[in-house]
Amino acid sequence: MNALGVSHINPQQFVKAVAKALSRYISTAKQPLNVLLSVQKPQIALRKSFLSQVFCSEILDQYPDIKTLKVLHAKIFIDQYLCCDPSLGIKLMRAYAACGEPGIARHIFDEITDKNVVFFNVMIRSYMNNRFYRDALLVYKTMSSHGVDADNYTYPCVLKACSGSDYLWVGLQIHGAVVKVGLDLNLFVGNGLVSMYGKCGQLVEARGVLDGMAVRDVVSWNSMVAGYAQNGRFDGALEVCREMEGLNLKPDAGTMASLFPAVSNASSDNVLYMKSMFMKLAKRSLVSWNVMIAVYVNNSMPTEAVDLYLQMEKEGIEPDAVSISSILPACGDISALLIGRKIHEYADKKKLRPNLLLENALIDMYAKCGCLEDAREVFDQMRIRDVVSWTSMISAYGITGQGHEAVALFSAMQRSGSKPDSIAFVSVLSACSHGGLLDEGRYFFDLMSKYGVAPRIEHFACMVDLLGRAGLVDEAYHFIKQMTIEPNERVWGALLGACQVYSNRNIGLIAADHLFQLAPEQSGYYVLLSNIYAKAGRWRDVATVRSIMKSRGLKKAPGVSNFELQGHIHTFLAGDQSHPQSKKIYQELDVLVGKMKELGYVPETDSALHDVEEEDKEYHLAVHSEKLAIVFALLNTESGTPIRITKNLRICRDCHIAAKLISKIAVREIIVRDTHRFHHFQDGVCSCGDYW
DNA sequence: GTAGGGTTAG
Repeated sequence: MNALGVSHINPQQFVKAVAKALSRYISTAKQPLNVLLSVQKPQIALRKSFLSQVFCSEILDQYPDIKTLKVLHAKIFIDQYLCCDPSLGIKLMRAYAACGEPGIARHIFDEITDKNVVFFNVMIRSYMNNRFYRDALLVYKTMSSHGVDADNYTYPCVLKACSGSDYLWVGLQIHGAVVKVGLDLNLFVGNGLVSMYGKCGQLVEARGVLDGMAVRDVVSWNSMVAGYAQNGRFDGALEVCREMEGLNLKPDAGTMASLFPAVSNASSDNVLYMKSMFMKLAKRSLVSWNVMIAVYVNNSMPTEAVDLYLQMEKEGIEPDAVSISSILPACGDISALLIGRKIHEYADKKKLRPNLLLENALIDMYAKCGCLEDAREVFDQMRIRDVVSWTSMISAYGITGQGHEAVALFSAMQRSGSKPDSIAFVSVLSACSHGGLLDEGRYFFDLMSKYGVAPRIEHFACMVDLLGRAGLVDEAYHFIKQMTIEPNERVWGALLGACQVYSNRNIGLIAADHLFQLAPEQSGYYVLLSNIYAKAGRWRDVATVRSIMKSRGLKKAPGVSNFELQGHIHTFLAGDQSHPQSKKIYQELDVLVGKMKELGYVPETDSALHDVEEEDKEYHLAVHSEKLAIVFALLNTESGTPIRITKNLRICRDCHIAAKLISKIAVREIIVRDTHRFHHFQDGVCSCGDYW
């Protein structure tokens, strides 16, 4: 505990603490201070002062880290001239706020006896920037009792505090006050009003303010764009963009950032629109790159995201913590381990850690690349962990089938004081199900209520999977019947899977009927469905399912596998012949299939029909993407190197058998991550135990 | 001596 950080301190204690901090600081011989002191020597002689006002100002304007700041503060505090310089007080407050210490800024603020409006503005901003919205508004409220009037700097800031805390009613009062003093004509204040109304969901009001403004600039329009985007109205937001372009106002990085909240699951047209906006930007700031990357990441375009990130580096733009936290999930998605590692090194080199979001993203990236040790190392190094960190690590163990580790970590999380939330329970339940930990799974499901977490459909689906996997098909069905919410296709799908494995036709038919009703064209279970109906002799249903497959099943996402070779991602589609090495790959595959047959491999003619996910029907006869990727990897890596493949769908039965045999024939570890879990093939065996 | 819009994870 540093005495300088405590708010109510008496001067004597403070000076003592200052002396201590100073000596400690000087003994560690930090360079900035040494430089600072040597530069200051002549001035010391002149003014009997450690530091000149100008020099302190300069340092403070650069927002020093908290340690330097406290030392500087101490020096200013004990200096008879500097300590009563109001401008240094302002800068100190600002710098503390930037370090996330508005409380210390408040301490300085309270010491000032004769506060003018600037002090209030800086104090309000300090709170606001640290999300202490209530405190910001409380300071605003005290202004009048000090005889100080809010000005054009105050209002934008308090308006932002209103929208941050959803205090629309305070915002309305402030709007009234603004109009009263005529500041609604001010550009900054007007923009603040548009933004406040927009964020509070009052789009009509926002538009009214915008239309009534005497002067508008690009920020005014961006505030309006943000209003629509924050309320999920992407089309409305784009319309405002077009309107502003019509007025010859060019969208800027702020426009892109404003659009961002609405771009998850954007249509491909809208992604293209964002891209063209990005390309047309006069100045591509770091934020605009970050937003464009995030657009790709949030719209399942990880390859584009990674390419853009690499291009950004090439153009000499230095990625920051935001860029990295955004791009890492994409690296994980396509198992771009080498790129991910390089980014990790870069983050360390740039001293971007500790940073909670970035470190969480690192864990996730390593986990998705199947590098549990690396994920764990990052996790262990973290100074602060939140529930996301724990959850990422738990699911990392879960998807590799290490259920016991996941369970142990969950307990550790409980002990650490992090409160598990809904997603944390999903991760531990799914870990139990992948690891076959029946009793533990039941325990955690019951535990949810003790944490006030209401089971959602994902939790139910995990439980059905867990019970079904353990062979308790009847109990799983019973469990579904007792569900408090309507089961969806994932739940019925899990049951159907269990029925297949444990040959339970009666319940299988029930599950199939439900799946059929729940839009079979979406579920991807239609093949299982048709097989089950066929076995039961329900030919009419078979015909219906087939016709649905024929009419709609064709335009689903094609199966794609990725393999990273020397920092480049090679992508294979089912039946792909576009790869430069295509000919060689197919030849080698033929050789392998020959050897596999010697080991008893029989290619199932309708093997593709066993796809649990929606593999394109047109590709059914073609070679699946994971086989191509595996063979490519075999051809291009040295023997002994593990092969890591990522697939965007679940692996099919035929490819699963093939991968097992190839791992034996070629004496290679093959690690395939599908949408469900990791399959670790070694010496003819898979870590999933052939049930997935 | 102080400004407005907007971007990061399970």
